[in-house]
Parts: sequence; C-alpha cells; structure tokens
Amino acid sequence: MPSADRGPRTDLQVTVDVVIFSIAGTALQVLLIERGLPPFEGRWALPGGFIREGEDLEQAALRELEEETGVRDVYLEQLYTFGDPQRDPRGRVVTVAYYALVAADRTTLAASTDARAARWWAVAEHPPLAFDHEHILTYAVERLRNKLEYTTVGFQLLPRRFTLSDLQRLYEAILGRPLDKRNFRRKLALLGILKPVKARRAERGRPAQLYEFSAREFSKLKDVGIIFPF
Amino acid sequence: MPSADRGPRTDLQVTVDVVIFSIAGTALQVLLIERGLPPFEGRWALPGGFIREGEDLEQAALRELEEETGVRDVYLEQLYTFGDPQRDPRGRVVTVAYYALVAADRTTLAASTDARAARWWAVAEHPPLAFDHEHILTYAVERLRNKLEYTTVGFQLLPRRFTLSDLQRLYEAILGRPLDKRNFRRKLALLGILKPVKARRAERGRPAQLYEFSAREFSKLKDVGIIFPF
DNA sequence: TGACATTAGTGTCTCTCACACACTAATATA
DNA sequence: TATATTAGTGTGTGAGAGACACTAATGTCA
Repeated sequence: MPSADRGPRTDLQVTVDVVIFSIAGTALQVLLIERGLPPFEGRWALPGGFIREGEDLEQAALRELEEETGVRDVYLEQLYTFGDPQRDPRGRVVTVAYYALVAADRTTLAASTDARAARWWAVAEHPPLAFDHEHILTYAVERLRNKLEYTTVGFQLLPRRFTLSDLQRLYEAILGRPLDKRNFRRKLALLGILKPVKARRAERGRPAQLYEFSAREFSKLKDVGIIFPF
Repeated sequence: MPSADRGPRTDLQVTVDVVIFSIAGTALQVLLIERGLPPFEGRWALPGGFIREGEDLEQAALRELEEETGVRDVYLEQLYTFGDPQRDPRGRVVTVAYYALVAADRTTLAASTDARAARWWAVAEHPPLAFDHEHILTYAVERLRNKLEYTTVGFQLLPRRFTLSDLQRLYEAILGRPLDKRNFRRKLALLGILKPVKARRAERGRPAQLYEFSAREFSKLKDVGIIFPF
C-alpha cells in the first residue's frame, strides 16, 4: 500500500480486456473486434475498454462482455494483469484480462449498432492481433485447458441440453487431442452430475440421448471438494 | 482495448502489494508493515506501493520485496488484481497483488532505515489488517496451498541444505495437516529431485541426512510435464 | 555406563483410478 | 435391403495414493 514512498503518478490508465470463448462445431472460437482507430487501426483485438468511475473490475468485464455478445450470466474469470510499460504506444496502460465462456446457442453477437466489426474466429486460425493481445490469448487458452482438466467450466460452453458426444467434442476441441469414448463416459457417469432428459436427438446415424447438467448434484460434489477429473 | 468508448479517467492509481511468506520452525509466516500514516494509521498492512514510470508490474513487486527483505532472486508470482472502488478510502486504487517465497535463512528484514516497523507474523496469529489486505492474504494462502500440491514451489522456503523432516514440516505447516512420513519420503524418492550431500545434521535425536534440491533433475522432469504430487 | 528421550529412517498391502482396446445398436438414405 | 453414420457399452492391466509400526542413531541424565 502507498507509504511515504514517492508520490502517485497520474498519466496512467487501467483497462479491462476480455477473451470471450465459444464453441462452433469442432473448433474453439474467440470473439475479436476490428479496430477502427489508431493505434493498430484495422487490426483485430480483444474486446475491452477503460474501467469507469465506481465500477469494479469484474463489473467492467461483464459490461464489455454484454456489449459485445448480449449475454450476461456467463462464466467469467480474471486471468492475469499485464502491465508492460511499452504495451500500449499511447502511454502507460495496465490491463486486467478476463476470460469468459459463452454457450454457442446464447450468443447473439450484439447487433453491430456499433460501427466496429466483430466476429468469431477459430482460435487456431485467428488473424494477427493488436497490442499484446496475442500474448493474452495464448495465456487464456492455456488457462482454459488447465481448468478443463480439474473443473467443470467446460459445461458453460454447451447449450442446456446436449449429448455426450457434444461434450466429448468440446473437450477435444479445447484440449487439442482425442479422448477415449469409453473412458470419457465412464468418468462422467461416475461423477453423476448429468441427468438424462426424456428426449433424444437425431441428426445422422443413431439418435443420441440428451442430458442436462445437474447443478444440484454438482454442488454436492463441490462441498466435498471433488472436482472434474479429465 | 480503448475504443471510441467514453474517455479515460485520470484520478486513478495502480499499486502493487506483495504477500511475502517465510517459514519459521513449524509455522508459516508473513511479513507485515505497521502503517505510519492515515488511513489505517497504526494498523498492519502488506508491503506495497505505487508503480513507477517505466516500471513493469513484476519489477515493482520485486522492488518492494527487496526494499523490505533485502533479497532479490526469490520465487514471485502474480496473485490477483483487486479493484473494488471502495477498497481505498483515498480514492480509486487498483492493486495488483503478488506473493513471494523467501527462505528463512536469507531474509534479513532489511535494516529498518525506514521508520516503519516491519516484522514477521505467524499467519495463524496475524493482527487485523488495513484495507482489503485480509482478503488478499487469505487468497494468497489458498493459492500457496494449491501450488504446493502440484509444483515444487515449497522448496523455495528452505535453505540450500535441508533434511527430509524439514521439508515435511514445511508442507505440514502450509497445508495445515499432518502427512505420513513414509508416503512423503517415497514420493520424494520417486521424483529423484533431491540429492543427498556428504553431511548430516544433529540437533536432538538421531542425526539426519542433509539434501540439496537438484535443479538439474528437476528441469528434466518439467520438460516431460511432470509435477510435484503432494 | 546404562536407561531413556528424541528424532531419523525404512516396506508392504490394498484400493482406486488412468489408460488401452473393439464390437454391437439404432437410425437415415440410396 | 444393403450401406453409411453416429451412439453406446465392459474388461484387464499397471501406477500411484493412502494406511500402517517398528528399528536405528544420537544426546542426556540419573
């Protein structure tokens, strides 16, 4: 905390940047915005902006998220704070990065009343990014992968009802490696946090059982400190 | 990133606070500073201060660390960024919290040329803290516990040479629960990252073999993605 | 000098979980 | 009715986690 050190500085800004993830088919997607102003005009960047008066950091991140996607109650987690003095050519800008997980069916890509272009990119094929956003994105993907292995955050990326194959594809997309179907399903069954609903879904091939995530059962597990072991 | 949003704000500060851990005997310790100025005059607080011009966040944390303890090359990790608008009565102050691990034998508690009182407190018995520092400390302890279970950060808290009992006491102090001696030693042996040195240490009872941490062997493990499984 | 207190050091068994692995079932369509 | 496509199911093996109790080496004190 401030002591009788040297005085505070004033030419300094704090922003919040949000890495918004979603899933499309078999690929992990990230929402990017094409910058309309210098610096990095025309380059793509993570959505973000200055924090406002009286606004908590997480509130600011939620606001950015809602502005871009129209959704509100999604998974959001603080990622890391980047403060390299050179990271923004305009001056000293410290940014607090968050990442968010948005279910594919809920995202409406907030009508671009905003003049800026915003679109989803497959993480594996995204364009060059402005500022140090490449770094932030890489870090977010890494964190997401780790979290996936010992929590259930991944469920946030699926619609309310989904098949076990959906879930497995999700995990494979994020982890970037194939998983064994039987082992995957066995672990899931062991956890007992999915409940089958009275509906099936047929697209091609044999129809698949639909499931819902059972927050009830899950909270029981959390109480006992059990986590999601993929 | 800044867009054509509303303009930046100027009455805003960024500080860095550092939770500095050490081990004394059987208890986890944290370094606190008694505040000499309002707000919270007379209260104890985490060491910290404003970031300086052209100074990276981590540099700022290292500087605070060195000012208080005189040590430089220690384990330091960014913890979390706290930005509640009410957290500092003087105005909007966003703080980036770090935590550091300092070996007991290296800490010299930098001669208090500084007028401020600084001392180690057992985490379990620390006094009330200023600002939201109680919250930060709690979070740091939690993080340290987690890290301890899947990395080797804990070694940073011991002197270069130590006994297996020292190491076990360290783990028990941080985790707050007893560990089985044989299981503990077996896992350690399996990792193969400790090398015995030609010396033993006797205080009371049977003299104990001294060990050193083998960074060589450890880096081999890291390459393969193996981690410390306590 | 021998009993005692104190700390260091050592193996085995059981159970759970991770991982490898291949076939049958249900539907749509040609 | 054959074929393509996706869903669904069980077992065996190996590694590691956790429970558990005695012997060894030293210092101290009667």
